[in-house]
Amino acid sequence: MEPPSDPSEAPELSDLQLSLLRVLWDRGEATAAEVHEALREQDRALAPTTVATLLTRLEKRGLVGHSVRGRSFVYRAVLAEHDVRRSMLARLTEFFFGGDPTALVSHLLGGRRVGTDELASISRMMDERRESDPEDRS
Amino acid sequence: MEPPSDPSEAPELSDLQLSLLRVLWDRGEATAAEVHEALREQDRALAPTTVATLLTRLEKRGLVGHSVRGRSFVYRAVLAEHDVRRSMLARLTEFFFGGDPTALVSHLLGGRRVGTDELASISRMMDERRESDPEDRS
DNA sequence: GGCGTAGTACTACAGTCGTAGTACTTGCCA
DNA sequence: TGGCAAGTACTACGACTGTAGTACTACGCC
Repeated sequence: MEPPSDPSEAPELSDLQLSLLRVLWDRGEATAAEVHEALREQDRALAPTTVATLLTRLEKRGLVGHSVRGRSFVYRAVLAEHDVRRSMLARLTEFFFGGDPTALVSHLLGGRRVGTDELASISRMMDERRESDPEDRS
Repeated sequence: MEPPSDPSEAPELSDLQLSLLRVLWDRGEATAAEVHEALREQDRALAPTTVATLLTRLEKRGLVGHSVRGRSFVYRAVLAEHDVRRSMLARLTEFFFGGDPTALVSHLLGGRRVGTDELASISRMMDERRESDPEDRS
């Protein structure tokens, strides 16, 4: 009986591993050849066998699974992008902002990357949120 | 003449490496023994020599530097927390939110982790920001 | 039915990581 | 002044990563 292996606790993933997962998330599923091609399009040119190796390793780690279609393996991510995103963001928030998402937002606002329209759009989102569950106490 | 080595482009750092940097950032500088002690306090118990090894490696990678005080090396981080934070957040934003920080905020708001007071506090921050530079077009 | 070809499996190899022991150095105390 | 204690340097080692070549397999065409 293994522990439930909390899906919110994603493992450490390298940039390269993440970009493989990215392809699988975007397309739902893909063969090694398709992943290879997708990476090539993103200027991440690797030998086809390299991609195959990486997928095999990810599978060994339980991060992707595959089924067989014709002679090919069709891979899919085991974890939803959703969960990995949430977990990585939580880690980052924890590490850099003492776990306070508000501080993260503040940091974002302090950067040069949020213009006035963005601010407006955020306000709008917050208004909606306030309406949708006015008594949320988390 | 090497390229300016953009400080906004922080390298990939493992959780453990980050936690060493965390100590240096928090204290400004620290000896290997102090880092070791700090990690021990955070339940990251490692042999003292392990910590020394890790610091040496980080130094080899140019991520920390040291000066000598008595018989000890006093380490400091080369990159400011500030810059690493910004760069990691940018990467994450790029990867998960197509580079749109607004989408990140939206994600944060969608999670169960921002209560009404937080919303209020964010509103306040945004108001301040609007006042402080009313014509920002970034 | 033999062979090319697409595709997976196996092997390889240098580099880094996590982890830590052993060896070497030197300042200081008795 | 000799040895301990603190501290760094060197070595080790298994696991994983990035990278890819070679070997094996089998489907489908000629």
